[in-house]
Amino acid sequence: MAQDRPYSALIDRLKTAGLRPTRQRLALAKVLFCQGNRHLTAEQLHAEAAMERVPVSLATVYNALHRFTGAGLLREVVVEPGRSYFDTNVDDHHHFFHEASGRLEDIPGDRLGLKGVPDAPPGTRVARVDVIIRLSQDEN
Amino acid sequence: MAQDRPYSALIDRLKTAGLRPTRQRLALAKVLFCQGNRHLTAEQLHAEAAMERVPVSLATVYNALHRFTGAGLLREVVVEPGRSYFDTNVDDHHHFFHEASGRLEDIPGDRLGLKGVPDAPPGTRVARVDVIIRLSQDEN
DNA sequence: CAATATATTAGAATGATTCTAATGTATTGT
DNA sequence: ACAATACATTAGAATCATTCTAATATATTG
Ligand SMILES: [Mn+2]
Ligand SMILES: [Mn+2]
Ligand SMILES: [Zn+2]
Ligand SMILES: [Zn+2]
Repeated sequence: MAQDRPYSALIDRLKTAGLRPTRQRLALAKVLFCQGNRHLTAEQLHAEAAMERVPVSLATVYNALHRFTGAGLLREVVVEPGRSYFDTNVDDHHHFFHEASGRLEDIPGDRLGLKGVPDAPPGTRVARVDVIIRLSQDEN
Repeated sequence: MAQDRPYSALIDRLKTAGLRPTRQRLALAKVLFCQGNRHLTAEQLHAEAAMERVPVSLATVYNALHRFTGAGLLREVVVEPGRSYFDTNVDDHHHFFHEASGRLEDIPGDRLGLKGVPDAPPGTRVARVDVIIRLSQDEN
């Protein structure tokens, strides 16, 4: 998976999405897309980019996350008030939310089925269906 | 449903929940529980209480909402970053979220079935399952 | 290499929520 | 009814995630 010129694939990915491949976006894309599926907050991504020795401003992190999301490279997941996760898995899937740790865990889309989803009310269409299974510590 | 001494039922409800029936809590409970099922933000509840001519501080609104939630009289629903709804329907049910208006609409729990819900990972238990069907404007 | 469009940034601003610590009120026991 | 006590309310400050502003820098195009 890791290549000799590890950036050329990422550059293409950004270009294809209509995004200029800037130094900052490449560093963020590397953190996001080269370590398997991840669920990250803006702050976490900002911290990881800093550790990669590419200091990116927090404003740029937010800009990039929103542009990546608009381009379909990411998906935003809201599970707690005042905190957004960005999900590198854009396939149809659902989530466990570990309340104790604040961690999200994927549930593949085909493992969980919905029966009897009502029709969208007139004038609307279903943009997305989110299923969140909230887990708390088992006190036994 | 509306009684001559409309507060006595609410007072009992608060007492049973282990909450002191103060003037402020009664006013908030009246707005919350005497108009059918509702999905309200703290700000909305604050505004409605003010219109009922019971000026309640915003801090008290938050305190009350959290205590009511802890007592099982309310349920908190998170659909958008930076905004919490409090739901007076504490039965098992799910939601349409109208992205255009920010409105939540109930889906009765028995109308929508989940198939193949995975077991909770070891050491955890399912605290709740939230299904949110996000609706956007149908552009036709 | 210029001209242009787009991106980055520091820092201020915003908006929801929480905190602090002073004051007020409900409850309990007598 | 009356203290004594526990708990609730409040204004205002503080916090935290996020967004905005407007100046500067960089990528793209011709
Ligand atoms: Mn965070
Ligand atoms: Mn609001
Ligand atoms: Zn995911
Ligand atoms: Zn509801």
